[in-house]
This record gives sequence, C-alpha cells and structure tokens, in this order.
Amino acid sequence: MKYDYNQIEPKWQKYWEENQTFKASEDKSKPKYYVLDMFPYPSGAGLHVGHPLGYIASDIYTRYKRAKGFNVLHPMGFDAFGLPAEQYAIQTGQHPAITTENNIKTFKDQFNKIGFSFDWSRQVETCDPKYYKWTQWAFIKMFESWYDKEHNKARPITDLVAAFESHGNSSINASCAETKSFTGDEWKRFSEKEKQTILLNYRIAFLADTTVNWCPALGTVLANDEVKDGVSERGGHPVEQKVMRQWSLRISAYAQRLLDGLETIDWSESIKEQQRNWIGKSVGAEVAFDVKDNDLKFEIFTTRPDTMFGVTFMVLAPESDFVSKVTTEGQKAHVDAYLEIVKKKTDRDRLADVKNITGVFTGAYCVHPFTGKEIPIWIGDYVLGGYGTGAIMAVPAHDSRDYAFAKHFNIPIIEVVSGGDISEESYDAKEGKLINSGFLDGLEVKKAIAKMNDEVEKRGLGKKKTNYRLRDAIFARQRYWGEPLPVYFKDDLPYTLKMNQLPLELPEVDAYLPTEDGDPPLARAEGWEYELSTMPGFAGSSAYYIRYMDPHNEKALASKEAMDYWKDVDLYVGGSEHATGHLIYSRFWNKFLFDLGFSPVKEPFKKLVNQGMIQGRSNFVYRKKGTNTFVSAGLKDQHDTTELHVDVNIVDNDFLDMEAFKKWLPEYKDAEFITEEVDGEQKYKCTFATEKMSKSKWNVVNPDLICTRYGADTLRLYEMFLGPIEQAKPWNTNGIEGVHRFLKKFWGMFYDQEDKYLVTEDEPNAEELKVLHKTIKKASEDMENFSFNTTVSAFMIALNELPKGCHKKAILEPLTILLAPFAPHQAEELWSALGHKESVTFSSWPVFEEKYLVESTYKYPVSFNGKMRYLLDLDINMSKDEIEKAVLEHSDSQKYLDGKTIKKVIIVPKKIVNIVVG
RNA sequence: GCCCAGGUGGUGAAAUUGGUAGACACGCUAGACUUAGGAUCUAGUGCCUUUGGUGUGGAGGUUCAAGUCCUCUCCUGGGCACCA
Repeated sequence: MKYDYNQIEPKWQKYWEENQTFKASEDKSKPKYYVLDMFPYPSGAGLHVGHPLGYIASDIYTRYKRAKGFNVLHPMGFDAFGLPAEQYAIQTGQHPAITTENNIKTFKDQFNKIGFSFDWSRQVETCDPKYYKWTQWAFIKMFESWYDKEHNKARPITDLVAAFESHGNSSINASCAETKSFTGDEWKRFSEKEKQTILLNYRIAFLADTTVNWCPALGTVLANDEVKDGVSERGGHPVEQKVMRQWSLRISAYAQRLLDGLETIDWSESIKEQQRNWIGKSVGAEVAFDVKDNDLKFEIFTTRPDTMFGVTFMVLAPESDFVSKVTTEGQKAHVDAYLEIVKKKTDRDRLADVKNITGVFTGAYCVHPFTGKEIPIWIGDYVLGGYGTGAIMAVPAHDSRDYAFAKHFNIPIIEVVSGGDISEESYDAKEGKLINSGFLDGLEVKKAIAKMNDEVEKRGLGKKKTNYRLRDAIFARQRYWGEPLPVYFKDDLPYTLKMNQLPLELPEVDAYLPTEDGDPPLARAEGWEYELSTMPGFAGSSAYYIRYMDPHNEKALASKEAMDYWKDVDLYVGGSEHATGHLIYSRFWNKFLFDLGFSPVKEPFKKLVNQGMIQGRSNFVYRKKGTNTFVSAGLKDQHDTTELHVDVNIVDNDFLDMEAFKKWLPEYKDAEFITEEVDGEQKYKCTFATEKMSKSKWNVVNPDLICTRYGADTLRLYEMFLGPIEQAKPWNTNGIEGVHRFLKKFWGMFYDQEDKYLVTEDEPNAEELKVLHKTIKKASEDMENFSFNTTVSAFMIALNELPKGCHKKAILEPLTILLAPFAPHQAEELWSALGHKESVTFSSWPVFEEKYLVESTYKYPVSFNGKMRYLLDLDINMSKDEIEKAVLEHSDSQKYLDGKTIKKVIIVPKKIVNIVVG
C-alpha cells in the first residue's frame, strides 16, 4: 500500500469524531492537565498557514500529555464579537451573526482537516447569549463590588454601604475618585440619588466622566491597548482625546497584584517585561510647594526627591485645573493663547512634536521649602494631565526633558548630583554624590532619596507615594456587534439587571450604523431601554478559559466541582501581541473573580508559550513600464521596470510558472517574458521578500492546499520542523519534501511497494534497541521543553540509524507512539496495522531504559597544550594512570610530544585528556 | 532615548549548558536505477591558496579548552515612549 494520506486522514478524522475520542470529563483518577489555545476571531478570509502554528504545537503537547497519563482538557471556541463582521454588516446589511456563523463553520472544517484533538463538545462562542450571559454576570458583579485597599481585595458594595451607615467614609480606604468625606449621619440623610452617585465612584465597574480615546472614523471609544502611535490598531484611523461619560473597570486597583503575580508564573521574560512596562510602577514622593502670595499648595510627584535643591522651575500640564488658579493677570493673555494652540493638537501631533519644546510662564511663583527661593511656575505640554498630580518640579540638571525646556527658555540650571558633565546634556543617572544641596551634601543618591523623604514627611510637606501608569479600562464601545451592557437608567443613574433577567440579548436593528443624532446603533432598536453602548472586545475573552471547564452550566459560569478539578490553565499558547491587552485583562478579571470566591486560583495561566508569527514570503515580477513584458530578476536592471507582487502559488523555488501567470489575471493573458538562462534552461526568476501574510501581497498560503498535496501530517510535521516555536519565521514551502519523505520512509517500514505487511515479531538486537531508546530519551526531553523541531529531527535520525530492513514490531510500536502527537493520522493507521483495536491516543508514552544507552568506552579528545590532536577510545572506568599509559602508547603521541616532557596530565572524566608539555 | 530578544554554511537550523561546531533537513554536485514521476537509492557538500590553514557579527579577556563565561562595540527584530 502506498502512503495514501488523502484516504487515511479523513478516515481517522471521522473515527475520532464518531468515537468522541477527545472528549474530556472530570476523571479524578488521573492528574489533570489543561492546554488552551487563544481562541481565534473567525475572520472571513479563513486560515492561512501561519494561524495553525500555535494550534499544532498545543495539539502535539496535548497528545503527548495524554500518552503520559494525564487527563487533558483541550477545548476550542471562537472570539466571535468584533469589528470586521460589523463593518461587513454595515456594507452589506447582512446580520453579523450570519457572517460569523458561516466563518465559524469554515474555521472548524479547516481545523478538523489538520487533525486537531479538540473536545468540540465544549465549544464556546462569545456571541452566543448562553455564553455572554456570564460575561454580563461578571460585569454586574463588578458593578456590585468595590476595592478595599485595606484588605487588598474586591468586596461586595453592601459591605461598603453598611460601613457608610455606621461611620461614613472617613475610615474607608478604597480605590475611588471620591475625596469628599461624610459621616454616618450625613450618609443616612443623603437622598437615593446622592447615595447612588457616591457609590458609583467606588464601584469596580463604574460610569464616570473620563478622558477617552475617541476614534471618529470608527465612531467609538477605544482602550489604551487598542491605540498604537495615536491611531486605532484596527484600521489605522486617527484617535483623539475627549472627555466622555463612559463605563470603566477599575483595573488600576489591581496594579500591584498584577505586578506581583508575574513572579509566580512561567511566562517568557519579554512578555512579563511588557506587562511591567504597561503597569509602569514608579516609587517616589508627593510634595506640596507653597505658592507665593497665595494660600494654594502646588502638589507634584517626583521619583527624585534627592534633587530637590536643583529645582529651578515648576511645570503644569496644560489640562490641569491649577492653571486658571495660579495664572496672574499680566500673563493671562499669553497663557490663554498657548492653551488654545495645545487644544488643537491631536494626540498624534503631540507625539510627532516631541522635539518641539513649547510652554508659557504663568506669572506665578512657588516658594522652595528648603531654600526659600522663588521658583517660577510654567505650563508645558510635556507634562501629562493624567499622570501623578499633573504637575512636576523641574530639575534641569538631572532630567533630559527639563534640561531641554530650561535651555529653550533660558532658565537657570543647578547641578546637585556630581558625576556628570551638565554643560551639554543633563546627568540623569541615579549615581553620584549630592552637591549644592544643604543637608544632603556628600550623600549617595540612594541615601539622599531616603533622607529627603524623611525630611519631607517630618516637615509635613508630603509623603512617599507609588504611582502606576496603568489606567482604568474603558468598558464600552459605541458599536452594535458586542455584548449589551445589562444596565438601565433611572433618574440618570445606572442600575443593573437581576440575574433572572440575563442574558440581555442583543436586539435587532434596521442598520448597524449610529443614529442621525450620533447615538450608538442600539438606539435604533425598538423599545430598547437599556445602555446603548456594548462591551469591548476583551470582555468575552476574559474568562472563557473558566467557561470551558463547564460550558453548558446554566446556573453558574462553571460549577465549583469543575473549577476545583481543572483549576487553571497549565499551558496557554498564543501570540505575544496580546501582552498588554487580553493577557492583562484576563488576569485582572480572574483576580476579581478570585476575590469573590468564583475562581480558585490567583493566576489563570501557569505557563505561557508565544508562538512566533509566520510571515509571508512574497514574490515579485518586473514589468517593463508601459508594456506587458516581464523581465526576469537577473536582467531587471537593464530595463525601466515596475515591481509587482505575484501570487506565490504560481511560483516554485522563485521560478515563475509562465503559463500559469498568463491565466492568473485577465490583464496578463498576453504577457511576454524576457527570461534568463539558469542551468541551461530559459527561466523566469522572481525576487522575494519577507512580509506579513496578507491577501493584497499575494503571499497567502492556504493550509488546505498543503493538506491536499502532502497531507495534514506533513503540514503538522513541517510547521514544527521550521524552527523553534517561539521564533518568527517566513513561510517557505521549499523544505516540505524532507518531512514528507520521512513519513513515506516510516510507512515503508510497515509496508512494501506491493502492499505486503513487513512487520515481524523478531527480537530486536542491541543496536536497534540503542537507537530506539536514544530516540525515546531525546523525544521525551524535547517534548517537555517544547523543542518540537529537534524532536522531528530525532525521528529522522532514528530512521537513518536503524539497520536496513528493520521491520521489528518491538521497535516500530514504540516509535509509532512517539510519532503520534506529530502525525496522528498515520500513527493511527499504523497502530491499527500493528493489531491494536483502540486509538493510539490511549496508548502510553514509552519509557527509555538507560541500560540500552550505556557505553563502556568513551571517545576522549586528547589534546597537547590545549590543542586537540586525536580521539582515543578509552574505558570510562579507567584510572588516571591507566589513561595516561594508554595515551602514551598511542602511536601519534610521540609526534606531538616532539621530544619534550610531560609536565601535567589533566583528565576530565568523560570529557577530555589534556597533556601539558614543555 | 529606555527595556527585552537575537546574530552560527547557499537556506531553515542543531550543539548533551565550557569539551570533536554545523546534527537533521532543504538546496547544490556526481553517479545508479527506472514503465520518465515533482519517484527512489548511493556518494560528496562551511570557507581557503587543501598532506595544511581557517571558521559561530567585530575587538579584547578568563581557561588546558569558548558559539557557550566576562568587558567593550556593531547590526537585526520586538515592545514602551514626554510617565517626572
């Protein structure tokens, strides 16, 4: 029998489906293991070969873990709410649910063709009301909770109300915007509206006037991680800052815990670092300066209190309320003019203008608390309103931005930390001794910071303070295709629905566009009396890993039993592009559920593996300008040509299939070619480049095509063979023959050309056993390290090393099990050929035995004066003297001794013999 | 500017963590076989001036021994970016 993958693969896919081979249940007799993939957004374009990389890796690991005796949960679902389906709906009027459903079907078909071992009985879709009921539920829980900084956890809002009733808010240490204090009696006298307004400030899901990223082109607000370089991540539309009343989640309350949690999980350092950056912890002090001739206190945040004596000016953010309070009559006109200019700038302009220094003097002065000197207060757009206090003390000698500002406006610069040269640039390093700083003189920076902090607190000027860059997450989009927020309004205040009213289903609308008044699309729905915004994209993906544990539960997100069994995700595989989005939101969401007792673990994803992106390998042809003649790459410089993308599917090894090219697009029907001679043949050579895989670049390779031509097993093996899983790499079909050949060879060990079954019951010999156990050892170790490319190599080496004509069952059977995670279809077929009735999935991973691998001799490199000369087979148990003797007896030794005497013999067991002569 | 990864043949990449650099595969070269298939098999393939020399981006250093450790430096990819 020929290796007929096109017949084998559908056969086993059907078998797995019919026998529900991969269905997981809470089997308490086995240890659990949870392997999760980041579920895909089902886009209309279907899968390209880059998508399955991570899924193949996780599937291989899943199958391996099953063989190792684990009860593995390996589910799949779809992140189905999102912009593309909605944009498509706007254009065509087709309901996004229909588009989404079709796309999901395509995705599932493609997945199944690759032979993934998903437990489809647990499939979830975020747009399914039965699913988003629990997204809405979590939102309501957040609405009904506040963050207690005292106990460092979320607590029910009812606790807070009870506390307010008994003693007001003075002793409450909560994450909130409210600063006004009230007593218990005052609270009781507040009207319902006043009470609710106050409570809204404390809720973890809250509605407030917030500065948001508004994207006019998309007609919606965006979260910080959805904005890159001042434009929207999707579509690249400009984004502006705007104050709007919006729903937010108080993720900032969790900043420290999100930071601490990183220490406990097995993620790559680069993702952890990205999250640390995003959270942006900085430890410093808040200090209040007196404003001259005024009762006002000018509050600033600094991480360098040690440089206090170097302050020569203060800077306010343009958007600070303080601006109007301190500006003098004389400067008012200048200040207003400046604010007008700043206001017109979008975020983008501000980013682009970083080097342009702008600012204006307010006319007011602070009084330096230690020197008593007057310090001018400026306004500058390099200070941000939303961070710290929106104001800084400027130390030009030791901060590059302050330095640039001071130079530009001719403000004095005072050096207070020695060690640098401040004539050309500031000295920002936290190293050196303090000078010109009164009581700090002579101290090292670190000690000076501590001393200044003490002094500031002693004099009541301020206190130590930690700031985080992490902002609360805007939790609303003015869009149709998302989860409705389960909220209605009474007296202009929000209230959430009761549990029995969930899910609040997405209503039908006549068009998916905003109304003429500029309200979100939900305003078009008849009789809709709820919140008009929907939830953002990250809502549905924040707790889906919990839902998989118990996906059909109608009473809870998941039952306690299911959660206590599966607990957390042991291995999470997905792209690193979610580092500051989904992976932060999900951790936050889980911590919130943990606080309320709905999640049993502090961190949801124990180990994270980020598969590298597979880029496209684009091919180009060169058209002579104004003609339909194409010039081969080697000759293109002799003509005036235009570079054009060509479909990579009609290019083989960079040589263009010219006939296929003529048929490719109608305009090339009569194309002519100027070819070049390659190996005696006239060929058309294309150039290539590595780019992102996309339709417009004609470099998309469809996995279905590979499956048809080589089989899914080859695709799986090849994608793993391409290189380390975490590395980004271009797709190149050139090497696929190699792994395909390997599969054919392995098949050939079971069947010959005439379909004769060759496997025998013969006893294997020592050499064969050695090869087998070497392979088991290598494969087992590599599997644990996710080094799948070297595992594939190990298989190939095994086949090369096995003696010709080895068809012994005792060798082939364990090899089949090793191969099964990679090439499951072929493994199943061969497994059943070996006489097994059950799926290879239920076989157990072979154990290697050291005894087959032990060698009695070891090849010792023998070196003279450090120079490697020859290899010598020595018994590993030889004594030092015996080794020395053996070396001297070797015929080459005298040659290298060259009449000199041996001074020293260094023997590193199992490593090397080094002779020092002289 | 700051932070994180990486730099090894024509190509994708290995290297038991300091011990024969380039496993495995692609490609290429030569040959065999053939009912000519995009098949299979055999041998060779880092580079050079080839009985030898040299070689892991570059320059130093530690060591009997360095792709691996240390110092400096140059590139490439990714992230953050007026965060005080």
